[in-house]
Amino acid sequence: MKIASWNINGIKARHDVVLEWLKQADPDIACLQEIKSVDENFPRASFEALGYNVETHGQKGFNGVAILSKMPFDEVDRGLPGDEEDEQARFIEGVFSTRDGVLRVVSLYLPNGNPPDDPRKFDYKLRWMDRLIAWSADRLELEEPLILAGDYNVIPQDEDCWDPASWQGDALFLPQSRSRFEQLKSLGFTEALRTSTHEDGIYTFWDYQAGAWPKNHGIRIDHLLLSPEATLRFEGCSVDSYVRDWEKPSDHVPIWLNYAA
DNA sequence: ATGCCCCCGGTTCGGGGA
Repeated sequence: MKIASWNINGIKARHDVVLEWLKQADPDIACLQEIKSVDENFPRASFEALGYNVETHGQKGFNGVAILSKMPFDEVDRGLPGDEEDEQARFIEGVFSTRDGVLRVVSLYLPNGNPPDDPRKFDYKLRWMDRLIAWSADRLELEEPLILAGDYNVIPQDEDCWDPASWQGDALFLPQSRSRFEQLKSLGFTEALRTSTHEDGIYTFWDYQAGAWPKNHGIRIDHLLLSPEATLRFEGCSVDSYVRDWEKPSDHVPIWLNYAA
């Protein structure tokens, strides 16, 4: 089974590109972020025609997440618990039945957090990460296969960006963000990509500006985290960077893993 | 040091992204 994550930067602008990638890559589950659409306007019929069940958690104009799955959803939960005031659509969990039990998959879009001196931005990011850590600790007590897929807006290590010096002071790279990402992993998650390679220069995002893609000035901020029970069934991870070369690309590319189920 | 570019809403620009 192939499980993917991709920040598509707007479903309206990316409709054809997303459809083409789905046809070629044929994931069983695709977690999408930044759909930038309300649920009613999400073009679900296009994906249903490819055999996907579609669940969205959108809002007007920005943010928004979705899960496409060839397996039917047993259960869907929208929104990250822990703050009744938070109205930003950044979190959706789907529950599935596999041959040997349950599989939980989350599509998450973690706040960017810039600028760091604006509490409405950076503090919101850090509080959101604290809530994600608390929610994940609860879920891990179930001792079930769980995959947290998404755009974390965190550059975990120096080797995950082209020029670490230029990212100093950025919300994606500040110690408060990186330590919380480490804290999340230390609950018991395995980061899919880093199980197979520690080489640098593997990125999932290249800015539209300043010719970042042709110069390979990228950052690795889209991650797949596996619970211990999911890690037992993990069979490898890859990044479809070739999609960044397509016409009208997202600034992010898909990352996916193989899962034995 | 800042902006480059892109998407959205619904307008000819501002908010948001990273």
